[in-house]
Amino acid sequence: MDVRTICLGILTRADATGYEIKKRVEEHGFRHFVEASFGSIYPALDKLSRDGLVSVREEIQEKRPDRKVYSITRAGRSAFIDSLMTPLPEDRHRSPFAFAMLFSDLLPEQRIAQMYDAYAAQTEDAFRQLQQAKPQSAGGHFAIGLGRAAYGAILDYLRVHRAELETQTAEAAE
Amino acid sequence: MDVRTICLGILTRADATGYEIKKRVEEHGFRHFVEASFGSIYPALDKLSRDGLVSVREEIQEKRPDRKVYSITRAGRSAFIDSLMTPLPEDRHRSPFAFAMLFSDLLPEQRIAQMYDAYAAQTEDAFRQLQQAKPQSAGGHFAIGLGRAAYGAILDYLRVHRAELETQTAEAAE
DNA sequence: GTTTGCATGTAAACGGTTACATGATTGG
DNA sequence: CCAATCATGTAACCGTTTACATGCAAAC
Repeated sequence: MDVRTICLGILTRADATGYEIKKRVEEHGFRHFVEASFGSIYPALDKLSRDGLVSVREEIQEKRPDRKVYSITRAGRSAFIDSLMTPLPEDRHRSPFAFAMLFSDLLPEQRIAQMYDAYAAQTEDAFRQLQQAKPQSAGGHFAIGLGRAAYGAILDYLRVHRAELETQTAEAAE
Repeated sequence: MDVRTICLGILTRADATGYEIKKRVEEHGFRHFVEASFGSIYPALDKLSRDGLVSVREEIQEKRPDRKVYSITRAGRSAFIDSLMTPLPEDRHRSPFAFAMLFSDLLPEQRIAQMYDAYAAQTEDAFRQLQQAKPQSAGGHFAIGLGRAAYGAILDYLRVHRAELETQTAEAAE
């Protein structure tokens, strides 16, 4: 899912500036599924604008920097829907943690425990965020539930195996 | 996890050609955590070789194309371990499917069902592959279990919600 | 008084994908 | 006969990240 499509999607819900789009992408509902940085959002909006898929209006503010508010056009909306009608790219799960675990025999036990704890903490954070998220639409409800199911299962698995790790580390320390 | 590191990791287990590394990456144990194409593997091996982290020997074959077999050097091994000793990049889950679901209200019910089924099929495939995988090391066992836990939970969630989808579609068809 | 929030943008560098080129052998 | 397997590599392109530049206002 490229940044242009992400921008279009967000703009179907409400007008926004590049800055606001970045914030949305970081919110509960989105951050577990997509990502985008300023360096990709601003050029994306520029391109969309040149292609007539969004329109811009500039708002001059007094105590804040001026802002460019983007709205999706009719053409933009149908381009977005079209992109969801053609086959979606496959989901991707890149896991440096799992990869590293494949080589646990090459690393000190202590380092394994460290990686493990860092990963568990991250996953707990993600899970908690999804627990708190209040979905706006039926689709949002579904997507959040899906994320929750996945993270929850991972957390359960980690808890079970953390006990094993601890035993090993304790034995090694004796 | 960049392709150079992935190559080094695979070479800690056995010598291999670029072609073989590609195959390993696609195997059960790896494919759910990392990815790499020929276009990135060959240049990566070239760089590693120039940096002295791997060595090459060329094997001339008669009925097959000649091959370049790479071995990890002592320097390569320690560079690999070093890279696992420094903080790992965070896991990334990009899900065009979940993103699309956030906009289910904009799409025909039929299309939702289609995306849903395609996603379920993919996930089932992934799950089945992990079920069959025979881990070689303790780390492999752990990583495969982790993947299984996640995919299993997703599948359960999908099954429950597929029923709901069906009801809606049936109602819409009446 | 420092950090955070608001706000936009550019340029260089990076890492990677895709498509292409080549070509023999084996299996269905 | 056609597809897949073995095997290496290049080049163009793409999308993105990172760092930089700028600067005021409010909150802590």
